[in-house]
Amino acid sequence: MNEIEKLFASKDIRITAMRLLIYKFLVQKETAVTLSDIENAFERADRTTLYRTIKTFEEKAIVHQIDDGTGITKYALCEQGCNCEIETDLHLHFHCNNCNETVCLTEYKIPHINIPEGYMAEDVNLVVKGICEKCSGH
Amino acid sequence: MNEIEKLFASKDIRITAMRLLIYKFLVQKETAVTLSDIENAFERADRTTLYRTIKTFEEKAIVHQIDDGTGITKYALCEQGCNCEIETDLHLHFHCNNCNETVCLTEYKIPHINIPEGYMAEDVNLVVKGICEKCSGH
DNA sequence: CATTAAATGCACTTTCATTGCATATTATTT
DNA sequence: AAATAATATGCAATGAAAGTGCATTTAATG
Ligand SMILES: [Mn+2]
Ligand SMILES: [Mn+2]
Ligand SMILES: [Zn+2]
Ligand SMILES: [Zn+2]
Repeated sequence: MNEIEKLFASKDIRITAMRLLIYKFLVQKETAVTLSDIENAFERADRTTLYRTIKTFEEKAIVHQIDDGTGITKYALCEQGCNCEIETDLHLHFHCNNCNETVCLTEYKIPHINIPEGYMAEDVNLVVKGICEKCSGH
Repeated sequence: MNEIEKLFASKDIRITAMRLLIYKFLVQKETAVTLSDIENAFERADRTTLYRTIKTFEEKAIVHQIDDGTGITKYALCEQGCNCEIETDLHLHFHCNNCNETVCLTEYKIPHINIPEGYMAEDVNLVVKGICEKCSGH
C-alpha cells in the first residue's frame, strides 16, 4: 500500500481506481475545483461517480466544501490533520474576480467576530474577493 | 405620491402595483427572503415578474443580495442611504441553523481582514451561522 | 387622447445538484 | 480459490433555482 492507499484505508474508504485518480487530481491542483472541473478532467468517467466520490471525500474529511459566492460549490483538499468534520476549519478563502479561481488561505485564520447578545455562533464563512497574486503580477 | 412612490421616483423606478406590493412585503419582513418566499406570498403573480422586480430593486440599490451559504440567494432591504451599488455594504449576516432564517446585522461591520502580499481585496462576504436570538430564547 | 418606452405573462432553456436501480467491483468468509 | 456480502459504478431520470425571448399590457409623457 502506498501513501494514498494508507490514507484511504485509515478513513475506511475502499481503494478504487477512480478514487485514486481523483485524489491525485486534487493534489496536483493548487486551487479549489468544481464538480465540472473534475468532469472535464475525466471525460470518460460518469458524472455521478465523480459526484459521489467527492461527497465521500467530504464525509471522510479528505476535502472540504467552499462556498465562494459564485453559486457553484467548490472543493479543496483538507490540510493534513484538519478536523473539519468535527469543528470548523477556520481559514479564509479568496476568490479572484479576474481569473475566477478560488484558493484556500490556510495560514489566514478567521478572526473573532462580534455578534449581538442572544446570538450563538457555531460556524463562520469568510470569503474575500479581489485580485489574486498571479493576476496582480505578484 | 406617498413615501414609497417618492423613493421609486427618485431612483427612476416606474411605479406599478406589483412593485409597491413587493416593496411593502419586504418592509414588513424582518429577515432576508428568497425568490420562493416572494412567490409564496404572491401566488397569483408570475414568477418572472417577481424575479425581474427583485433584480430591478437590486440594481437600484433598494435591496441587496445575500449569499448565506444555503445555496439559495436571498434579498433584504438596504439601509437608508446605503451605497452598496458603489462600494460594498460591509455589515455581516447571520444565518440561524435552527429556524433557517437569515438576518442583516447592519450594526456589525466586517473587521479588517489580513490577506497575503500580492492579493488585493475588493469585496468581503462574512456569514456567521449558529442560533439566532429568537431560537436561543433571547 | 396618442405615442412611446417599459413592465408583465407565458413558454422555454440552462445549469447544477441529487436519486433509484441494475450491474460491476471490492472486501470478507468459507 | 471460490462463494458471499457489501459497496461502488453507470445510466437514466428528476428537481430546484436561475435566466431568456417574445408577444401583450400598462405606465409615463406631451
Ligand atoms: Mn479551504
Ligand atoms: Mn444585509
Ligand atoms: Zn486571479
Ligand atoms: Zn433561529
